[in-house]
Amino acid sequence: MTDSPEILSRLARYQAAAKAAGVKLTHQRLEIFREVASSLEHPDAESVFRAVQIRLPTVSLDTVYRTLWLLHDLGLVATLGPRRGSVRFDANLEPHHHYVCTRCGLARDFTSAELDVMRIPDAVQTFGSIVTTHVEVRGVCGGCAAKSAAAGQPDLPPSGQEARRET
Amino acid sequence: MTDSPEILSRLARYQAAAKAAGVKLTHQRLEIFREVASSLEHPDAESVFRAVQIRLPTVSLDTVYRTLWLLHDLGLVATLGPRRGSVRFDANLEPHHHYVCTRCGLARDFTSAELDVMRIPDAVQTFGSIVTTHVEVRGVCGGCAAKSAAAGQPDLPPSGQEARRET
DNA sequence: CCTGCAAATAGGAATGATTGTCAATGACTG
DNA sequence: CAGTCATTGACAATCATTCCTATTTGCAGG
Repeated sequence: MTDSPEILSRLARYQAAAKAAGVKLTHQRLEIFREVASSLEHPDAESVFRAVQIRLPTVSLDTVYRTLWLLHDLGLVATLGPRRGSVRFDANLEPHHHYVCTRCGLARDFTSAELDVMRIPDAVQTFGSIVTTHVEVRGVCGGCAAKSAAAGQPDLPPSGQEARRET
Repeated sequence: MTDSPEILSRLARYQAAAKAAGVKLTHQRLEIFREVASSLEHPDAESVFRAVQIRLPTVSLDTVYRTLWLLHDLGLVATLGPRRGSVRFDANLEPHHHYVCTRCGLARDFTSAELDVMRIPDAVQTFGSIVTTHVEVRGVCGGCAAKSAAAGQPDLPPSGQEARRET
């Protein structure tokens, strides 16, 4: 709520990008933008919904979802963790890291002696105990890239309504 | 399906741990163990279910879930990505990393010049393009640790049925 | 300032993933 | 070999998310 310059800058960027994308700047979108821009904790749709609801009692959760994904598709927010969907299990107990395709969800392990010894800043300890540490690399896997090439568009970062649904 | 020594070793570990934990080694559990132990891709419950169904046409998806979480609670498998639940959005576009509490889902950003320049093994490129790279640190946050201390047990890694449900 | 239309919204139903409930079944102990 | 309790399967329930659709609204022109 204390509008720092960082937050105002984000908000301005959201509005500019929305305008540039030719989408309408509705009251509900502006409120959702404000909420997301000022979030420090990484909120889920429900949280944003509850917060926005205070000022705009009639917003629908659906609109919050659509606006959040709009920001995502415009490249203005990211999602925490790989593609949602279902919980996935990892039988590999050795230290390792993950490559995850943001299109199809393909996940592969890789190892790196260098990364295994990475030093985590002391400040992190103030958040809590550290149990595991690993690197998550995201990208578009070979299979999905081939599919994109076969279709029309080349290898762009996932955006647009259709890019969201896959597992 | 080609039972490598690694896989056989995992399987043996699962059975030993299950026995040690005093849970029964049922036919369905053994099949699910086998399936998980031999998985290279990180499967979700559905995938394991479909695979096990071939040999055991009557298994229920419920049993697969229960067994998967059993393995998880015994510390024999991990989950990919932070605690499931809902998609969470991140308005921070600067390079940064995440600390995530495995109990309550609290997520915090941290930065590290050292980690920002980490080198990803070339082999990863064979999986596909690399769009983002960041470190995910998991642990138990201060708040949850305090709660645990207040209750009975001290600061153990999340295990047991109750440790799963929170957001 | 008024009008029309495509885009956007509210709501509620639908979907997919996951978990809870409970009676029947089966794995081990004595 | 029988009894007991964990385990299972079927199904209902829940949660997050998306779909559908009638209604409303932002905004370009007149």
